[in-house]
Order: sequence, then C-alpha cells, then structure tokens
Amino acid sequence: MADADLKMAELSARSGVAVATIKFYQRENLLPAGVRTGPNQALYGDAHLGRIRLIRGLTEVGGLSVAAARRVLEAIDSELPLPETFEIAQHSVSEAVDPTTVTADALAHVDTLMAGWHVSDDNPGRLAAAQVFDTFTGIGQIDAAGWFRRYAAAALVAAEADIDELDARIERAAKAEIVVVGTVLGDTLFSGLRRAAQEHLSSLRYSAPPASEL
Amino acid sequence: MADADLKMAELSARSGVAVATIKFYQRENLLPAGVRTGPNQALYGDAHLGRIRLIRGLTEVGGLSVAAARRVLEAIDSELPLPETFEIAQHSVSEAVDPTTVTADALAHVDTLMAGWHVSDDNPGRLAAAQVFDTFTGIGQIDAAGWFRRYAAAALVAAEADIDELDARIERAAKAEIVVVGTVLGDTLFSGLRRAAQEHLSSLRYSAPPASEL
DNA sequence: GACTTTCTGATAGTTATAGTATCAGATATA
DNA sequence: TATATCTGATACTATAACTATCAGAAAGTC
Repeated sequence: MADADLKMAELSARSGVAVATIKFYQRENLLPAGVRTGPNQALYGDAHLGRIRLIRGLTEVGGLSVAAARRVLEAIDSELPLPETFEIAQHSVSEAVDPTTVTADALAHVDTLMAGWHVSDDNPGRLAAAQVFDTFTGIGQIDAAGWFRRYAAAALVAAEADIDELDARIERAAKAEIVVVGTVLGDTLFSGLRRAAQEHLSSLRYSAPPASEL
Repeated sequence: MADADLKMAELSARSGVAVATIKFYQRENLLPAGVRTGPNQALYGDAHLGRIRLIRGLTEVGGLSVAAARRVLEAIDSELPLPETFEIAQHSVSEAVDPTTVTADALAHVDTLMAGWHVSDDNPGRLAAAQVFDTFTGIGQIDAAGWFRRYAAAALVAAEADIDELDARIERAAKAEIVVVGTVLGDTLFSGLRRAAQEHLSSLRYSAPPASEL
C-alpha cells in the first residue's frame, strides 16, 4: 500500500479527529509533522493515520492521559532496549504508588500471593496490589473466598499471553509496539471480558436455566 | 467499637483528607452530614471515617471520578436488588461505548471468545472488548498467540472469584459493598498483579536463572 | 467573663487537562 | 481573479477536583 498523500482535511476526515485536535497532537509531540511542500503546505501519509489511531486507542480505549501517551510513543520510537520500553509502558498505565502509604501487612500478603515469583520490591504492580489490599481491609472487608489468590492466578495467565505475544514478533519496532499496546489495552480488554463473564456466571448461578438446557 | 465522636478537625486528621475536601464530599452528597449538636456544630463517627476511606479507595485506587463514586455509593445505600447494584457498578468503572463505533467483525470475534457464555448483546464489557479488538487491528497488529482467547480464560477465573466472594456474604449491605468494591478495585488489583507477573515471567524467560536454581 | 480558637455553610477562586477557536499571512484550486 | 484551504501561533473554553476565604456562632482557656 503506497503512501496516501493526504492533506490535513483528508487526514482529519479519515481519522475522525478534528483538524484542531490533530494540530494539538503535533504541538504536544505525539504526532510528527507532515512532509512540507511549501512554507504553509504539508502532506501526510498512512503512517500519520496509523499514529493517530494509536494515539486515540491509547487515550480513549486505554484511558491514558496525553502526557502518558507521549511517554509511551517516545519509548516506541526510541531505540531503547525492550525491558526499558516495558517499564515505561508499565509506569504509564497507572500513577506511581508512594511506597510509604502502603502497610507492611499488605505487602506481606501480596508477597504471599506471589510466592515463587521473581519480582523486585519496587515493582509498581506489587505496590498497587498492596494498596488494593489496604483499601479492602480499611473498609472492614475480609477476603473470604480467596479473591486475591485467584486474581493472582488470572494475572499469571494473562501475563503468559502477553509474553508469548511479544515472542511472536521479530522486529524491534513490532515488539515495542506490542509491549505498549498489550500493557495499555490489556487492562481494558480484561476488564471488559470480566464484566461479560460476570454476567454469564451470575445468570448461570442465580437464574433458572432455560428449559432447552435442562 | 463505639462511635468515636470526632470533630471535623479530628476526622480530617484520622482520614488524612483535608477539611475543605471533606466538606466538598458532603456538598457532592458522597458523605452524609454529621450529627448536629448546635446551629454550627456537628460530630462525626466511625461510619464517616469508613465512608471517607471508601470514597478515597474508589477514586484514588479505583480511578473513579467523584460523579461515578457518587453513583455507586448511592447504589450501596439504596435498597435496590443486587443485580441493579451490579449493573451500576459495572457502568461506573468505565465510560459507555457507543455500539455504532465498533465493527461487526470485532463483535463477531469477541463473541467467538465468549462462545457458550450467556451475555446480552448490550453488555458494556462485550462492547469494550470489541473496541480493543478494533484498536488492535486498526494499527495493523494481529493476534499471533491467542492473546484475546487467553485473556477471556483469565477473565473467567476472576469473575468466578468475584461471584464466590459475593456468595460468601449474607447481608444485603455487605453484598452490595463487595459488589461495588470488587468491580471497581478488581481491575486495579488485576492490573497490578499482571505487572508483577510480567516481571516474573520475563525474568524467567530472558535471564539466566541464578546458579542456586540450576 | 473576656479572649482566642474552632466550628458551620456559602461562595468564590485555583489548577490541570484536553481540547477548540480565531487569526494573519500564504498557497491551491475553479 | 476569486474563493477555498492551508500553515503555525495564540488565545479561549469546559470540566473536574479540589482549595481558600468569609461571616457569624459556639467552644475552650484563663
């Protein structure tokens, strides 16, 4: 597919994003400038269209702020080693948790869930999970049915899928993009599928099955 | 534990939330007024402290907006049947997806993942998952290692844990709270644990294990 | 019992985010 | 030639989530 040579108005029409918003993304360094053909003319290609779609996916679907989207896009564009790209993506999907605000008890419980896992003490996910534990117990709830342990099992399944999907890519650019997209959109995908699964399981458990299934 | 009879300054100190912010939550109907002891005096109890902790958990840990937090708190306080409370919680954790913006292809793929599940066509999670699929394919990525299918399996594990945790409660108030907290904080918990699992698995796969483990 | 502190609800102001809108000049198109 | 469209720069807007100030009134302190 050859480059489409789009003008700004066409780029806007095809992406469904307003011209002023595209200019805003350029100002914010999320989107490179077009190919200049004069002091006030420029052309855009399929790469720009794809980038706009990625930006909207990260912000609208993934819930990233524009600032966070800029950080992960820079990580994709850079020639950083993959583990660094991974780390930037991980830090961008949620705010950093101040380690002093979580209790030692919560961290101990989370570490029990992750027994046998090789996870560094300052892994942001470990702290976030501990924060959930503190909130849970802080409002007087207890984990009566192994909720935390079973979420750890689910997380392991998803993380295996993430790593396998990464392994299926050969080029660095593709790997970097899947790291970012998988990290950011994985949370959205999971929460959507979990909501569907909740409806399924609660209808199974609390409703009488239709006669045809008896 | 008897009611603590806190004044505003003490409530603020114990919760770690500024007085002006607590007043803001009262204005916004997230937090009930205290027990009046005069035209410009009032006392607060443990219930207020717990409610503030719940508000902060929903907003800071769960990422809910104040408006969304108000909706789920109202659902907890109401005498609505549990399925309705569930639905309000589900709709509050993420923005509604316009069904006309997702492709039929994406919906078909998502429905394949959920084969055998009893899920209504307008389940918000089904639409959110389809939106992720569209974003994924829209930037030219393909699902090379069964990423979507494996996420569906993980979601089922988590949803089972959710339902079992709900079943472990007897009183309506406790059930309503766990429905909301589980729905809202479940996403945060999963994403944290997934990030930890990613570090674990990538260290397993890409680093030489220490000599002691050989 | 005077004096200082703290309380109340009401109102107004602040900061950050994510765009939108307008403009002046220059270029493309009919 | 006339109209439409482009460029970058600048200014404006809307919303969210607080945060600050204020005028009484009550509480605590000596």
